[in-house]
Amino acid sequence: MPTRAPGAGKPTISTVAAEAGVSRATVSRAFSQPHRLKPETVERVLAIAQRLGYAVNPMAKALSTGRSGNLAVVVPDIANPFFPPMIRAIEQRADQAGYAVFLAHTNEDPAREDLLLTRLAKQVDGFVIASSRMTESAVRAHAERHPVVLVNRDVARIARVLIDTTAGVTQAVEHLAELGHRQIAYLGGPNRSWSNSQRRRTVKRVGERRGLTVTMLPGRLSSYELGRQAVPDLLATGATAVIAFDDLLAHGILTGLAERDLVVPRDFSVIGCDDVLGAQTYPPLTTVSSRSAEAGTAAIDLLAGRLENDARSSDDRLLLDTSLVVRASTASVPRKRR
Amino acid sequence: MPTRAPGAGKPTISTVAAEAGVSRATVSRAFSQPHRLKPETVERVLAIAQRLGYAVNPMAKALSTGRSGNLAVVVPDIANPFFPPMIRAIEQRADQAGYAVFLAHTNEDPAREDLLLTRLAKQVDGFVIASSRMTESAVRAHAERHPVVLVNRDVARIARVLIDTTAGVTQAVEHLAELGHRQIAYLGGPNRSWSNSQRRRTVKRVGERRGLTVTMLPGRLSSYELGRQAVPDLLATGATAVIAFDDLLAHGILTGLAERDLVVPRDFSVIGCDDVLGAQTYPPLTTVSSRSAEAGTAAIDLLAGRLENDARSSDDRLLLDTSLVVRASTASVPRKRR
DNA sequence: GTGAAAGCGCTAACAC
DNA sequence: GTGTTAGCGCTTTCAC
Repeated sequence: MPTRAPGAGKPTISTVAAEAGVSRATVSRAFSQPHRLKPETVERVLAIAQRLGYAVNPMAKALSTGRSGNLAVVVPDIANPFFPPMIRAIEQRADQAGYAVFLAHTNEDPAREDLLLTRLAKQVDGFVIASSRMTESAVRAHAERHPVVLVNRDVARIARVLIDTTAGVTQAVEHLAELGHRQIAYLGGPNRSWSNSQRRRTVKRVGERRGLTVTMLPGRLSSYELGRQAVPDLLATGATAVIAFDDLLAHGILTGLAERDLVVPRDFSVIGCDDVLGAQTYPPLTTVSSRSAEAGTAAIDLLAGRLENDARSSDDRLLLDTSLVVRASTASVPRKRR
Repeated sequence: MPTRAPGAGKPTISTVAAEAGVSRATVSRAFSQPHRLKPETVERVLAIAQRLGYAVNPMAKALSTGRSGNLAVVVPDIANPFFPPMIRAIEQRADQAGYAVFLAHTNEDPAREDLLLTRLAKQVDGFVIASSRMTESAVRAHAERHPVVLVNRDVARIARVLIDTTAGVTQAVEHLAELGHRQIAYLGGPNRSWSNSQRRRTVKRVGERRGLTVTMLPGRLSSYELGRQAVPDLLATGATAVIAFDDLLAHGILTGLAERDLVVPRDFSVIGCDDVLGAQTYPPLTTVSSRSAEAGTAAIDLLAGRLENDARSSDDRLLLDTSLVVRASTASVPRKRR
């Protein structure tokens, strides 16, 4: 693409330089290192640039500096209500820090996640990977090549922010125990989910400590429909209460129960997780608080800090605490079990 | 940044060229126009590139061609359940067409929308702007400078895909009329929303045609909480049924009504819009179907087509039809009005 | 404090 | 078919 009409395209650094009677280097400096220039020069150049409608071309700048000013967020499912608040927070914080953000949606597919990561790598300065479904070694491989901050995935020696539901889930189990439930169930979430492992483990541990019988129900994913469909299995366990991986699943359970004319919480107690539905279910769901927006903000802070210090790799591990939010979907164990 | 350690960084086109004993142009062609090369050359170059772990640098390519291979989606509020399915569809379709996507969240703020648009402009080949809150002239200004496809915003001479709720809302009003309601209300949505104007207009027109008394309630935004808070005003109108701008608002109304011991649909009928909640409310909401995912896909098709044909501006105007989905939140008018 | 010049990695006339 | 060459728009030594 040699030669181009002179007065044609957008103004470039050269246009401004010519107009201001200075060199292109000076114009460049006026924008990137004003302090190395005489104040009046800066002022004049900037004024002219303004008048000409000039703006730095981020691509050219990126090619030259090796830094794009872009970040990427990777999520398994943007339609899951857990993520939007986090994405929003990430967008906002990244914006404040001067970054634009790419959104990558993996559709819960590890292979796709891997692909998107490598495809985007050349265009961004760093990644926030939320609830990664990749294997630990795949995560490691990417983190070695590019700055990465994980959310809700605990891989040693990679920066991560974890919403720690241990406390909240512990309270949930104890809440149930105190209400007199002796037999409870846990309905699981996505297979490769770190959060799911953590929650399942906690329910098991605390349940045993309190002498409860706890049944683990597998649950490949998180969705309202899956929760609804799990009800027969749930009832078959003989449990009088359930803790679900998240609110979506819990909500589905609420519906499944209602369809069988079981009244919550009179006949059955259900607890969700993440508090994404607020009091919008019927009855309002007892759940474990989450802090997804905070997690997003923290992730960007970690990432941005790391990019500025040009740090190789950080081993930050930020834990965000949770607690039980009691609403109206839990009550004492029914007199006669169903 | 003159000079750099030779064996240092990632392999570039030159590395491959040297290794293959061809010119850089040939390597470039092997990737972008293989048909202009001898098949065996292509094969050899690609093999070597593969072995060296070479991949085209999108930034460099973009700077040279003037096309980034990136698109941007702009939405007012990613946390509104209407958008995620659309964003997901956009991401997916864009990916198929070879584009990566930036996500911009304007937080319902026209000024921010404008800012993000200009900021991203240099990095993307085109925009999908969903439910723009900017003034028509501002929208025009951007559309003149860059390829833009609008979703749910009807500006002449700018490509747009519109989810046309006229049919659905008409059916909603008639449904209510047939159930015997004589006095209804419409709870509005975001001020600058085209969808809101369209729905309000339709309710008014059809209501009058059927001889109903219809009261228009303003509603600055869309949110569960706002719907809940609107209930007192709603009841004060004397209406026996309401059509809300969207499901979120309708859901809030359901709750507000329940809090006043009014049973839906026995004491009051409510209809939502967009069908984003499925049957997840209590009682399941009668609503107007939406087609946000389809809209997203269509928007990308329009945009991609336009970018390929290098068309200046297209005046495509794609309408997506809707219809009423009757569930359980509507019934005959109560005997004695409250 | 400012300019000259080389170069980031790639593409696209234009020649041969 | 393939190489040569001149950029895309910006940053950054190195001089002056």
